[in-house]
Amino acid sequence: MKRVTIKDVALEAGVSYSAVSRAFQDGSNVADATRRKVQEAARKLGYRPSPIARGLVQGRSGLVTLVTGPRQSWFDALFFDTLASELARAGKHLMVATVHSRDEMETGLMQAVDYRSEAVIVSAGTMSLELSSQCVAAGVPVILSGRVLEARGVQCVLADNVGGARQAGALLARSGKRPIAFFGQGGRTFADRERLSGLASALAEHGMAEKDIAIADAGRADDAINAAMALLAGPDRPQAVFCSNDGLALALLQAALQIGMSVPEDLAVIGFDDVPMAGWPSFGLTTINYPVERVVAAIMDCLDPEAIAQSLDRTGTVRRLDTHLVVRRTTPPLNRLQSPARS
Amino acid sequence: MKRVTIKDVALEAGVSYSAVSRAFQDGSNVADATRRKVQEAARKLGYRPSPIARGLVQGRSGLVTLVTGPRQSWFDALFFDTLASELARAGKHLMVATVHSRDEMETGLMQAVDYRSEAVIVSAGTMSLELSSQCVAAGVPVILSGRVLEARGVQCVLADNVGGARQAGALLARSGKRPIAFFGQGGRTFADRERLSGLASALAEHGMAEKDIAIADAGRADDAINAAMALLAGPDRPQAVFCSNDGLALALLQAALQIGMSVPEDLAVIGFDDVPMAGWPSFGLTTINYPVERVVAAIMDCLDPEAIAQSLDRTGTVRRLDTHLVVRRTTPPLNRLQSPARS
DNA sequence: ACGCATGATGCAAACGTTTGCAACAATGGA
DNA sequence: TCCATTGTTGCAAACGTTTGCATCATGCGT
Repeated sequence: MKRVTIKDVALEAGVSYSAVSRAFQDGSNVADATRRKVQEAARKLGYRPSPIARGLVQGRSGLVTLVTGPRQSWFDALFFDTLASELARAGKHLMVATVHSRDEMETGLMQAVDYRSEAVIVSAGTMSLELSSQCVAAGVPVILSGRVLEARGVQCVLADNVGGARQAGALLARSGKRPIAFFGQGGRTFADRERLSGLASALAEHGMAEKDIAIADAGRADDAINAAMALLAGPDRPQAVFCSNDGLALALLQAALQIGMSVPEDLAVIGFDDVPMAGWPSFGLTTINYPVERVVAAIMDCLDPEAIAQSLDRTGTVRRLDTHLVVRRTTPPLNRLQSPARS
Repeated sequence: MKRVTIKDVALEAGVSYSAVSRAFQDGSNVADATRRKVQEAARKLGYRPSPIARGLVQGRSGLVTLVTGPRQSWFDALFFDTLASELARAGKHLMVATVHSRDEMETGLMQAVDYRSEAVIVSAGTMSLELSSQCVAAGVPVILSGRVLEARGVQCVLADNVGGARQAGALLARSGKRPIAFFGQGGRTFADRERLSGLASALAEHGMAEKDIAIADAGRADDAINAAMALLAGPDRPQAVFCSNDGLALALLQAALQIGMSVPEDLAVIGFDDVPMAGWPSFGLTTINYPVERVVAAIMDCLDPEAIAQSLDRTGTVRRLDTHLVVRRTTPPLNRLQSPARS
């Protein structure tokens, strides 16, 4: 079947084909009558504009590229779904590059460049300054989710990890339960490192040293539950655990259940992210709320042409999103806590 | 920064630019010396071929479009990750269109057509014959995951749902536990319907009528645990439940735990899909194995040009993938079952 | 030494748009 | 009545490739 092009429409409507082209853009000078004629003809012929022809001449394909890893956590999965929906609503099209190792990062970014993406959103892997400026130089602005990198043309959106972790740390400190452990990803992600340091700083205010924190590494996502078991079976079993994300916290809860520890009596648990499952009645996980919708909204803001232009002028923006503690049933009730460290 | 094009490379290498173009395709007639010269020049200049220019002239963009909904189950999420990886390995690029309502289906498909995708993979929503043939007519072959539609140019890959469900049904029937319930998605997906009918057919062989099956609807994914609670709290509480997927089964397990039923003594549970979490020690879910890797492999097969050509000739192919029962700890041990219905 | 196949190359026309520029008509003011 | 202005239009050149066709050496058989 022959594709119907702008020329066919022009012929049908009895105008030049530049007129047809213009009739389909909004800011342009076309007489109302002409535009109607064109639209009529287009509808009749079933014309659909070709984004790739347009992309060739305009130098932008209408695609937004997301560079992401395998979804490690519930947050990631939710993030992806939400982002996909929002992009669709905004009329952008989503291309996905998955990256597993560090080397693949370059491939993913180059894919974004080759296809002349409007922007590349990076939510996984580690991003070097060199790589990012290569993208920017090639005309593709970079949006980093969950990590920060200050450079021209790169915008960052991430949680106030330290703030959130400090709230968690304060609660745990005041619970009186010791020892306190951090159940994380061994510092492999930016967020993980920030969350640990936030915890450390809160505990320091309560007179604990960094070495008082037992640090457990959850390894790959599949191993979370094994790692949790190991943590609870270890020599100095913690009585309070701050987890780097809700997935880990849920796994820990599962492990506790299995070896018959009762929560929050024997073990207090705090997560991070507040994924929907954390609120399910059977879990009731106390956690730090970091709403996906706002992350995605912030990213959409970054996509705004004006925001992009600005990030190109000065060195990039970083948007820190508030986090707040949501107390449920995996931590002791608030009225049974010791008083805050000071005032 | 000026983009480096084929012409720049041609100039640098001292050849015509058609030579450069040919040097980058494999089947073409280029002298070895020329090819080397060209590649050298390209490397030096940092040339990258433009897929969208190529797309314009060839009528294929190198993109594969996936039309999918919000990931409802762990299987969906895993499917997505695996597919993305495999496509990347095969050098195809992945575009994603998310669809929530029935109407959006058309948008997603048209997106695939507009961008001249090599194929569109549909894993969500309902697909009409009309829509699919529209795609095919526009030159985009259709691959359906999890449902079947026999039409020219559309290939299907899905589980042997009935076979799997029959195995589950037989096991439950022989467990002697009654009443037996089906915990599903209210027939909203093709797979759900097939799995229920498989269960019914197995139970029929054991002398039970269709009306003996209590059917529970899990509603949206978030409600799974509530629906599970309702099912267990209902007037005639089932003692054996076959769930339409592992996500529901895990929710049911959680609910059982919460109201203090012991599994498998008070309640036998079987899931479907065998997601990694089902095998975690704390769950030990008996389920029907339907390996994502093989689904994805089958889809990759569908992408093969030859397979596409064939599906265009005759009416489309459908690939049914074997399923098998994996007995873990949420069903009674095999040696304590009643003997099979006949022989 | 001659014509012929053969393989390598270049030319130029596509692919389907957008867009700068020039031409044009219409409108209002002087 | 004429000129300047404004708003519409069409022409043609881009965008960066691929590819059919023609050309041209080159090597081979005779």
